[in-house]
Amino acid sequence: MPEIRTRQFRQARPHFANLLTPEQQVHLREIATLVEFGGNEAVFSEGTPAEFMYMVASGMVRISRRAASGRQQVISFLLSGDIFGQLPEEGVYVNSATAMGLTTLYRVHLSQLEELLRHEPQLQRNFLLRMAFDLRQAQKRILVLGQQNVSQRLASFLLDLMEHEDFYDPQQKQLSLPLSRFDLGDYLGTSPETVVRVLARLEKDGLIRRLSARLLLIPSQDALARLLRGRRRND
Amino acid sequence: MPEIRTRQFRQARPHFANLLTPEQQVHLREIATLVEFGGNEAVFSEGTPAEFMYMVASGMVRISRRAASGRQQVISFLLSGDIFGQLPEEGVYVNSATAMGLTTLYRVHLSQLEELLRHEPQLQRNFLLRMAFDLRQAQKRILVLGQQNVSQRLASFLLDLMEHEDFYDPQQKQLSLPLSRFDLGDYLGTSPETVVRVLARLEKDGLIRRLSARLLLIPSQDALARLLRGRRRND
DNA sequence: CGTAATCTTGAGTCACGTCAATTAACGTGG
DNA sequence: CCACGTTAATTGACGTGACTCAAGATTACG
Repeated sequence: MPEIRTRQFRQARPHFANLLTPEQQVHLREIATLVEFGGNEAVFSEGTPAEFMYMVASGMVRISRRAASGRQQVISFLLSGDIFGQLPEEGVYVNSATAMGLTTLYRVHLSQLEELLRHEPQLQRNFLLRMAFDLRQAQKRILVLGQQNVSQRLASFLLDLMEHEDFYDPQQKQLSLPLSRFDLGDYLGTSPETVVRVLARLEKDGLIRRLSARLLLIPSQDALARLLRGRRRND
Repeated sequence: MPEIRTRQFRQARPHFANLLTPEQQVHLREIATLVEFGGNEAVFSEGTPAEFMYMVASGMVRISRRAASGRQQVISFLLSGDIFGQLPEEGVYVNSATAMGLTTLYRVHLSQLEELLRHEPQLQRNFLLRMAFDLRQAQKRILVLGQQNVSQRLASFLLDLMEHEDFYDPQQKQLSLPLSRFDLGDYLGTSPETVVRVLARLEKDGLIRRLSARLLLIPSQDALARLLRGRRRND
């Protein structure tokens, strides 16, 4: 697997990645049905029997898991082309998936998928590459959550989001946040209040400007990235 | 992929998992060479061209990545049967791998591995299952790092370690720690000093007893597990 | 037995979690 | 268009968990 990243994989989409090639998507769609979900509607919940694998057609999906303490951790946010539900444990979903707005999904029976993969080694190989990419993403998150303070985590998230033209307008230097402070907190492993305070501090430091709650102006991407070089504690 | 976990996968080995079936290991060994590493010797470093994939034959390997701040995060510790180096990004290793003691590894050329997988869909499928397992493990770590305080993280680690008979003796209820406070800190996303203090607190609370720096007595697994239900802050 | 590495403890300070209250944004019906 | 209710966002106050620097204590090892 030296050529583990195809050209398609090479795009700078650190976070919200659309990684299946059009060809692969065609294969899948042959056995897929299109289903629709409304805002904040559950696609499936952790602990329930796993029946389907999904691919995002449009919209946004939140993948999360509940901690023993009761609070939930957002594992990732998925966009068009991303797949999920493909790795149940003992036939049970380990995560919950929730549509974050009007969202359409391709849905495939896991048994049919397995059958397809058995007869299409090339597709199976692409799934392997895809899984490898997801694993690297997950490791990046381990790094962020393990080593960075909340300001740095937020900066990392904003920088990831800026790679997506759906959310970032380089002309206006404006970044729109497609999620609530609560979701942001659950993603960064902190509270919504702290998210707000950190946004306020970044604004005071001139790294961002809050045009509204969900719309930021980012004067300099580099300045934001420089935050990541600092230590966790600033004595 | 409804049957994504084989019997082999079902063992309770949350953290240090040996997941390749004997049969798969045989296939790999046909094109593998055995190599040996001494304590604290680098197998490869992040940023260097990726040439090989490895499987641990004996010993222990630390997978880590350096943060922009300079500190390193330990992604995982690998034991016999675990594989690594299989997911370079653009032909370059994204993590560093270090032998933590006398360690023997099976080494396979990535190009040869790719060739083998191309002709052995069954093996490729097992790689896919393996990757899915690793991904779930990584997601568990995201949960731990995102939601738990250091005491809880340490407890989670100890509980994981207790699943391994190499380190835990249920008769004596003794758990041996095969790593330094530094490695432990880098794994838990904290400092070695804090690790020590947390160990001291757990001892004061009767959850563990430090027989020596690297040997713990754990009276009750359940009591330790109950820690995880608490909140991050104990006001 | 000496030197270095590892482990432990201490002191001080900040970052952040939590509870509480206020303000802003948004939709809905009159 | 406005009154109202509901949710999201923000700000305040406060305590504490954990980071950092520093200095001992213990262990490992040649």
